[in-house]
Amino acid sequence: MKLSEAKAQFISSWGAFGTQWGINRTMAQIHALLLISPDPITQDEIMEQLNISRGNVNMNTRDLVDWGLVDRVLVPGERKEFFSAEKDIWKVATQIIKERKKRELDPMLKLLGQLEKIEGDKKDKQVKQFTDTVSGIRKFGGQTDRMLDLMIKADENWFLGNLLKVFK
Amino acid sequence: MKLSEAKAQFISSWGAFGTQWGINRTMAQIHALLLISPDPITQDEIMEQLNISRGNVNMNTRDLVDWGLVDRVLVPGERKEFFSAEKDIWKVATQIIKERKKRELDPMLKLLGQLEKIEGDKKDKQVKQFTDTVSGIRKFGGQTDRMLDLMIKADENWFLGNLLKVFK
DNA sequence: ATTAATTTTCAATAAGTTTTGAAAATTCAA
DNA sequence: TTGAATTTTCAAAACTTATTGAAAATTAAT
Repeated sequence: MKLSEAKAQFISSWGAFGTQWGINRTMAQIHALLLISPDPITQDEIMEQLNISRGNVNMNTRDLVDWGLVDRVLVPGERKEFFSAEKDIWKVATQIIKERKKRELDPMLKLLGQLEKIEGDKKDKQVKQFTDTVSGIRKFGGQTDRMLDLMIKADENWFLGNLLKVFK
Repeated sequence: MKLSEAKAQFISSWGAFGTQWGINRTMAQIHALLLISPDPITQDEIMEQLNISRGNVNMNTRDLVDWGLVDRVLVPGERKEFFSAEKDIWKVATQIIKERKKRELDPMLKLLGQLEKIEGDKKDKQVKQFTDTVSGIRKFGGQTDRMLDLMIKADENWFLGNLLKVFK
């Protein structure tokens, strides 16, 4: 397989993969393109490579920067802005975990905490099942939350090394 | 807060949460409804509670059954079909991990393996960055894959107990 | 200060996804 | 069998989300 073909394949699959995880296709594709670009690239290069409009590139690079996955880079002597992605996959993963945790898991746990304090007869089947379910999810979520915090703090080899040792 | 209000809140939030993870809103809502229903319920009850059409309920319950999260239950003496969700959150989580792994991670790893065998000069910057990125993702994915396999096999308390001990 | 290059915004539009509902298929009791 | 109850299907409609592109805003060189 040639590089150009492999690149196209990678970008397209990464985009499809992203949509399955609630990430918009173009954002994932731009990220993929930046991950395989040895040097920082401009809006125009992204537009050209992915055949998308300037506005689209602009919005999605902004989101990638907000997610902490991409940096704006100033190249001396160049007027245009350049973009560059963090290439260390462990860092990419922890950054994504960090953001999703903050944006989604933490608010969900807050809500579940409120839903647990429901008024009503605990012998009522309906009330019992509701509180059992909600507290079950909240406890599980809390454990996951703590686990992810540790993961975020941990160094790659240290974490995986230790984790895999436990299970061997 | 009253039960009815809390229920509505839970179902609606669970649906919103689902969409952020690439799961369709209604499927997540039906799942939420079943999670808090002490007894199995019918298509008609789901239609009524969530205000959605018969076709919609039918398609989404089918998907939930395919995901292994919901069972069709036969109630003796009843003509209609009933649905019931697995209530143990650990089992729900491992089932989701199992399915997503099978549907998404495994195929992605297969693809990345192919993309690594690219032809071209390894001293070429472009080629080098491409193979480095792809192999980095593949290795990380492989570790994740193994970790999830262990998680799927592990018993709830055993796994979390051990995992948390390692990090304390 | 002027202006050309570049980036950002956002209303309109396009594309994609979900939902409906009625017709077709299936199931099962009589 | 027959037919009533129930489930399934799927084309059309509704809804949601993503993309475009041109105008406005910003930036920086002269």
